[in-house]
Amino acid sequence: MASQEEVFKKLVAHCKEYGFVFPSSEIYDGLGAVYDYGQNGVELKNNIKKYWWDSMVLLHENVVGIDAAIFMHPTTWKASGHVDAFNDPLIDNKDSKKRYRADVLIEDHLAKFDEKINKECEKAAKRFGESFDREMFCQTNPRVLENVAKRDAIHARFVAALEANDLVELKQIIVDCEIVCPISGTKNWTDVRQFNLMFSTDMGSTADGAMKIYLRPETAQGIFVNYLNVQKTGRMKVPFGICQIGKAFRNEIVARQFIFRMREFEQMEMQFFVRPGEELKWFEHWKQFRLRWHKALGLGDEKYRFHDHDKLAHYANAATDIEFQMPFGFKEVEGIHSRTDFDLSSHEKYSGKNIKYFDPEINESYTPYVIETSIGVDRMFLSIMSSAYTEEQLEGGDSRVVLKLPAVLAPVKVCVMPLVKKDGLPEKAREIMNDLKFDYKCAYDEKDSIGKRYRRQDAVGTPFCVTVDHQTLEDNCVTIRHRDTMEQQRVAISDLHAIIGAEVNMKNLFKKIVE
RNA sequence: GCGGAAAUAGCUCAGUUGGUAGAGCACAACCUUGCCAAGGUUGGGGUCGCGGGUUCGAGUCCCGUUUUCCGCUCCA
Repeated sequence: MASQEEVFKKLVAHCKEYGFVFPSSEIYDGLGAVYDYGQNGVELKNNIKKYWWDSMVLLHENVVGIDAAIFMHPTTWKASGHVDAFNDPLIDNKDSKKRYRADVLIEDHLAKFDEKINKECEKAAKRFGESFDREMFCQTNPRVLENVAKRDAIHARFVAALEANDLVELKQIIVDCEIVCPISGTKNWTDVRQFNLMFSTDMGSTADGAMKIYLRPETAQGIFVNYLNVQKTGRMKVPFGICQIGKAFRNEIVARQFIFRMREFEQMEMQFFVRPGEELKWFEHWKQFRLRWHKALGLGDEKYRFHDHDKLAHYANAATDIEFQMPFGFKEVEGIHSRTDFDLSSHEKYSGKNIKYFDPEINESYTPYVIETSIGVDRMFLSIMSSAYTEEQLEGGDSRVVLKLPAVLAPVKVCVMPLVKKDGLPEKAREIMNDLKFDYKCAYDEKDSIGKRYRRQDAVGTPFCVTVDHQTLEDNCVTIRHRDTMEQQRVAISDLHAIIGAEVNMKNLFKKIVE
């Protein structure tokens, strides 16, 4: 049995060999953590997007879509918190080669003072028994006072340094506090450096007229800044949702694991606007809906799990991930967050515009709370590919590689092939294909033996192969061969539409996920 | 970003102590067969990741660089 690591390597190789995913600009040695989708990959990816989009927009009358620009006004990212939060100050210990966030090191150090103070209090509490007055004790005990003074002094410098974005001062605080590396125990630090996770560029053609703008690090803000436009022009009533599919960009320090963490990636997001106080109810609702959406693909229910966040981001009051069992472990594919009114309130503040919603049902104005569902297209792609990739041992010592993709997502739905390329069979096959191609992505293959052609289609996950033989010319019947079972059926050409459609029509999955 | 390893044809690899590249598969054409890959013939394709250096001569030795993989780190 191959290790999971080997399976993952094979999957990456398979993706390249069969036109699913190529390294970006490969003829120039590639570009780190950037990938292109090939002729089969783009079909699969488009199908994933369609499955998501239709499940949101078709199945919910109160959910609509938009397509916002990647470029946004720079203040957007001030309001969202990304300008501040995506600028982590990092420092390395030269001995242990470990990297830390400088601010976290200092915060941990500050916490130690509180521990000391607590210990003093506990000791005293034991001594004094019930008559112990903690407040009084803290105000008079010299050891406590000393620690409080030290802590407050450092804290003041720390806050000032963060506000001024003073990296030299942050380093100095670490030096002054004699903070040591938890691993090596030494104080041999590099300078504090900053990594901005947002890509930036200049808009405007002249140097002095240029404005620094960012490539969006998430698609959500395009929805927030448009929420009132959509609400008013679409006559939407809370609760309602806006969804969007689009590219986002993050300058990851370390981007690895194939398309799992890319610098340019695609998100499928919905922001769902609700009455304050009702957010946790809707949070639960969307959690369950989104999980049903995943499970309906039939990749195996046991491969999914929720991972609830203990530590919440600054904007959230509840958050969970849907994790999928990748070859390298359970990994986040989708995040579902209760974002409160953080974003809308922040945009209201920064823009100075009133973006409150008037709720006619309760005659009140309020800033809606937001439930976000955010799924990475590329991660979804990877999770599907990794679960579909199968190496099978067949009877007789044969083996085959087959992509057991959900038929609704398969890049090619059916391959039509003449048993031999003579006696009018190719013409008949073309005729069948020309009829099917209006509904399904079709392939045609007449080269090599029939078995070899079946294997080729297995490798790209084509669910059906239709073979035309001499008898077809007489009875208008063909052989349809099923990818997963390798079983063959003799069916009338006129039945092909119904047989293929039953498997590849998304409607059948949608019926499973609506309540 | 740090440390380790790797890079030769589309893919998997070989290339002996340095003497200007090979195989299998794949691909294209033709012939043959015809329901689960790997028959025959012919053909296309590589300045050995890139840039320097040592040498009469470098795929092979040295340095740098890029990319990938593993570990660390980071991850709204």
